[in-house]
Amino acid sequence: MFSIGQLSKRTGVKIPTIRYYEQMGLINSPERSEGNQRRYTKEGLSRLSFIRHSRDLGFSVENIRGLLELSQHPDKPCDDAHGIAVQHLKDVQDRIAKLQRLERELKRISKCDAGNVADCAVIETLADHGLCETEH
Amino acid sequence: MFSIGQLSKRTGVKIPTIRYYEQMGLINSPERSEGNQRRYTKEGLSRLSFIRHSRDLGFSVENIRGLLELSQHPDKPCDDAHGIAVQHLKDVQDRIAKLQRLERELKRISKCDAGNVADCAVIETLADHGLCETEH
DNA sequence: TATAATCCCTCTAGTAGCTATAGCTTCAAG
DNA sequence: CTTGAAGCTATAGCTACTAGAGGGATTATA
Repeated sequence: MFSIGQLSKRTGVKIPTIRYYEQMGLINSPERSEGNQRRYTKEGLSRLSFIRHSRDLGFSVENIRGLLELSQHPDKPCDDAHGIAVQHLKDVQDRIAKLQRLERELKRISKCDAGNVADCAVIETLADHGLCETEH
Repeated sequence: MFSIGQLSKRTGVKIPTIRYYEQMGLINSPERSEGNQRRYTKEGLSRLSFIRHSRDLGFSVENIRGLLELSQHPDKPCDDAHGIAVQHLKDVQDRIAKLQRLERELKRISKCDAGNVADCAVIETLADHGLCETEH
């Protein structure tokens, strides 16, 4: 049996976040001590680790809900899990592409050696979209 | 003079967002018509374009506040503007690096051809951090 | 056993950057 | 003069937490 603090240390999930996950229904309400404090089992620990790990990989809470549900049914086909993972991979790739366009633009406008704001490439570019080289 | 709807169409910023920016103090409260509707000048238009463009480049509202303030003082040195842009560039590069690590991991776990959840790489990896190949 | 230090409880509100809704008023075209 | 689109304010909701107030529980030490 772990207290919420022990669970937090073992999983790296902060205490208020654990309570938040409980409220959101991602983890079950654990048993309580006589003094009304949460007491977790190993089940709870591994479920929270699953959530933590999924969040690290950037899955949304809603997706994690689906993945957790699936993980409870080992005999089901796993197409859904793939669908979620593949879609998420696409999202990540889109975000990378978008950020790389930003990076190019920011690199360009950061290379300004004017002394004052009147001639500054940063300010000038922000004021006039036409000065941009790429789409974003 | 533009109505809020015309301003919205010209800048691509949605109407509630324009009112939100006003509330946040990013744009000045414009004059009103006799019937209390907002009426914008070309000043307002270009200020909002500046904001829109900065948001497109991913600057935070707080940073935009600083950049706008600077842009009002063309004779000031522009080191601050650079500082903001360079810092933002760094943030973007960090985010790209992080997302690329995720991408690698997601690609790996998406390549699962098991038929059911019990043997599925997606679920298995999420349940056990030890199976990951890279840090994230 | 007493007490202090640490931990935990609930509840509420705040974060960023919007977006949506309800219920009303104003404007512009025919 | 009427009708439909557009605008108004105020409030609440979104994601995924995080922080704080004001208390109770547990544990380690004296």
